[in-house]
Amino acid sequence: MLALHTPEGTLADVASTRLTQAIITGELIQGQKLNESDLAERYGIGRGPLREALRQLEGMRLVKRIPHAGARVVTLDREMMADLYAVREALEGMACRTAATRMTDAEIGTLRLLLEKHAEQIEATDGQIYVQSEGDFDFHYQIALGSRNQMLIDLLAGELYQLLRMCRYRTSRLSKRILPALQQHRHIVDALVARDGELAEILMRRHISGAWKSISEMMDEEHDSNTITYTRSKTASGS
Amino acid sequence: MLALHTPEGTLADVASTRLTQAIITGELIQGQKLNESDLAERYGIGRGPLREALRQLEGMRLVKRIPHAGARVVTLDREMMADLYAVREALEGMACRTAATRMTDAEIGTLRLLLEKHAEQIEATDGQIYVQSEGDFDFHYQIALGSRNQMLIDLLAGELYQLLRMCRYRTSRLSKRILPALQQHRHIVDALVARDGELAEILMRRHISGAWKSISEMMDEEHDSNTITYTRSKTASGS
DNA sequence: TGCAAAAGGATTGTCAACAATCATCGAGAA
DNA sequence: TTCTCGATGATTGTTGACAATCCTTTTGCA
Repeated sequence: MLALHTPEGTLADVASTRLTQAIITGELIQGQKLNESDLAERYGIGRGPLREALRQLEGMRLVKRIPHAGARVVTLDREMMADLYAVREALEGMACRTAATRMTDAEIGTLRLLLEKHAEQIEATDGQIYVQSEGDFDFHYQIALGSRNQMLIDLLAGELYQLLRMCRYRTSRLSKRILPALQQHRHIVDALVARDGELAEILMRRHISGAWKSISEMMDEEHDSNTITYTRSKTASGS
Repeated sequence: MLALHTPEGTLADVASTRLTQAIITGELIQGQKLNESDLAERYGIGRGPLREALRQLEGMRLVKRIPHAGARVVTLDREMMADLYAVREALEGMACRTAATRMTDAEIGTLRLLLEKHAEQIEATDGQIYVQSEGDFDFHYQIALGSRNQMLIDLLAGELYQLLRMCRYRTSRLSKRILPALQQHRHIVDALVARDGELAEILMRRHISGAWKSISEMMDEEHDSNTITYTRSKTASGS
């Protein structure tokens, strides 16, 4: 679900969703300058609604606007991703602890069914993380909803999740992580069933910090290989 | 400090700061409809910049905008304040734990000096919480900065603190809470000096949850007395 | 040849008018 | 009397043009 159902609304809203998708998928690359006139013409709208859309994107931290200097797509460097996962660990941990005491039995049951559906999809597609990725957001989103804390829900769903999707789109090959993640999700649901908020928070924090550790290590390898190829090509080309 | 120094910038920015102040001080009351044309004329600007200002205020959760229905000042009901303090406890607790390992000795020293200055002001004015209130924000703001987590800093300083100021402006008579709060601040600094992140987080969380408990009890009394006067007037007026 | 300053172009900020949508009020019929 | 439907007014969404600001390039001077 994740609030992508009806792009019908004001022109600014539809432009906002289109821009969001373009940034997450990499169609608009990091650090790229966003020209208002060009984008407005491209989407067939005036500059007014487009500026409103850019403001919304700024709220989601997908673009950074500087007065008189325009808007640029955010650059997801390692430091920012580390900050993001640290904040996410704190917020989702809290959401999980609160949800353990506030979710209804029916909601927890639905959550378990969701996991079983994920398991089926994983077994069927055998590695097609793509559907699973969105499903993972569904899982975390449902828990956020279960906290019954509207401010927390807004922060997670409205501001952080888009950035997370952007992170994942880049680091999309961590299929090794899928099955352990599913198992961790199951344990979290178990803790929710037991109404053990403390345990649920600990498991969620471990789940998220583990995900970050995995991504971080992958970025290390990525960076190393890049450095190697760089030095090699530099040595090879000579100049 | 708290970034209120130079309202000079784009027209939208100055309108944003003026509107923020007007909402926090209660000049614009809760739930009030914000007419774009009226406000624009009142501030001597066009509707474009004013809409931008409203969008910024929406980001700070000071107003709620609904498409085709306009913007209204947020209504700080008890549930929302509870949500706010719960999120704040998680975020500032995390900030405190991280700051314990990342702040420099000089920064922690400055923090201690800040507390001594607060103590002097409290003793001098003897209950003038007003300057102390901003000083309190300075304390928490400095710790947020000490976390070196830009996303966390943005969330706390840019989005939550204005709402907190709004809360305080309403519940401005809790002078009994000042001295204990100062003492708690001192203990937090002690934990920072000892580089004990876990203890620092626990102390900060206790500090915040205590503040919420105090406000909550005060609202209970407030509500009770309101209910009494309401029933009494209802009974008296007869009708 | 290198640097600095000014002119030019491009981009953003701002404004006023137009169109679309929603809320309110009143009239008419059951 | 009450409910529904329609018209009117007000408010928001949108557009295009104008003004202010910044970046780039070019020209002049050391």
